[in-house]
Amino acid sequence: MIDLRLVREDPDAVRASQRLRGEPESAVDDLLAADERRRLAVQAFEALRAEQKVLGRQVPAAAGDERAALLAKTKDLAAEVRRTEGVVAARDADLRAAQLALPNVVAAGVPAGGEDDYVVLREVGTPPDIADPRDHLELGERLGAIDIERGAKVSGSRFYFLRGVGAQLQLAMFQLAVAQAVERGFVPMITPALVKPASMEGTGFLGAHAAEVYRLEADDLYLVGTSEVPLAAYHGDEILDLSAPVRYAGWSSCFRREAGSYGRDTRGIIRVHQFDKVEMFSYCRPEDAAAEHAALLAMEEEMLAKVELPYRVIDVAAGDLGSSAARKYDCEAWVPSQGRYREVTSTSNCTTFQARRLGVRYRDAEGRTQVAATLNGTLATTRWLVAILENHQQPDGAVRVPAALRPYLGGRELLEPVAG
RNA sequence: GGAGACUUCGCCUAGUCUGGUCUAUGGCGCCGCACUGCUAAUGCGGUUGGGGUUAACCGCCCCUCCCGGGUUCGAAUCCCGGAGUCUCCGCCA
Repeated sequence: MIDLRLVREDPDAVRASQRLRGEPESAVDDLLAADERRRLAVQAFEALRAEQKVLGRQVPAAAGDERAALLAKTKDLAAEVRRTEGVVAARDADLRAAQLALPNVVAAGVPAGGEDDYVVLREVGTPPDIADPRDHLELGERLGAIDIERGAKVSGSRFYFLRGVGAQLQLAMFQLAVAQAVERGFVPMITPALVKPASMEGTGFLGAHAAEVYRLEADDLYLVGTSEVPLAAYHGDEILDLSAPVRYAGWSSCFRREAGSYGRDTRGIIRVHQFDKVEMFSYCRPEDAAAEHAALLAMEEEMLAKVELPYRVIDVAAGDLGSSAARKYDCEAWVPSQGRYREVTSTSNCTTFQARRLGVRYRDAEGRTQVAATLNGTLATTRWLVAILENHQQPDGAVRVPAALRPYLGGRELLEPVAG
């Protein structure tokens, strides 16, 4: 939810942001108009209400004709108060709708344009030179690590079983991620995967992402697509001490309907309905948000270095940001079987946009309450297994274990194909 | 699944039966000031959050007693619905 004050005071900045995103500038003017209409309604209501209270207080003291006249007057006034109150409620709803229609203002420096207009900030590491690379599914099946067929049998397409060393490899990677997070002062969290509509709504996932979300009709609950949802809602309607950023690392399963992605990434576990993820989430003061964003990106790059993956970092273009983000950096790991980079992490600076709707605040130096900033970033997900298996594959189909993961795999240096 | 109790401005709490100076009591904590050689103690004052008005402040006004409706000139208080917490019973892992 955008800051109304900013829209009032600097509408041109918001219009410029809309242009960068390729979205209509008229949304800004709609919001300004709705704001004006609401304030007029509020003033009308409050004037009547104040009068009603003054007269109401005179009733107990009055008697006889005076009292009767007073009651007649206040009765009329009560009806009028009720009517204007209804107008305020309607104007409030209009204002909120107009406010929700506006995405976050993009940060300075974000590239204009859409999905393909990202800017590559850097490439790190060198893609391995592998002749005829096997893809992750073939490798995973040979290792007895991934079972797609039975995933489909049991649950349908885009489901899978991680088994044997596959399950162990994921656990190893997540433990490495959690260990790194704890070392840096993140509080590890295992979060609910089911949340109430208010939590889903508050984090903005029922807007453009609504079709992506699983809903449990009978219980009016949603399956989260990322632990960003419970971690953001965690401090909803609270006033935090943000003298230093408050940091969490949430481990949860994530569920996505993948509606509209038919035919894309149908092979293997690149795009699935359920996966696991360790997600970083920070609450901080708005003035600290850019630095925090850089810190989250550094955390991601450190993890990628530990699992020894070649990757590049892209600055995502305005049109591809998502409504809450002011800026987003993705890390994309090299996938040998595809000969290209694929997204494995994503870190967003949501500034105050998400926290405003969730009611997450802090006290500034003057003791006033201010809206906090929130940021999130990926520290490890199931999809990383794709890049790990493929980049570390050996000619015989074995897979070398990156050194950092070995302690979590009983010291194993090599995962070898199993018979059958 | 069933029954009951509860939810008040950071925490605890009075007020709810019997609607109106509740413009919400008191304690704790916190902040400021005074006193004191320091600490402590004591005294005085302040301390929910949101919104409107304002260039901003001061001030004034509105809303806020879990949430949403209703009754009434007037609701923390009465009525209806909902959420949450706790206790007990049942069922199940």
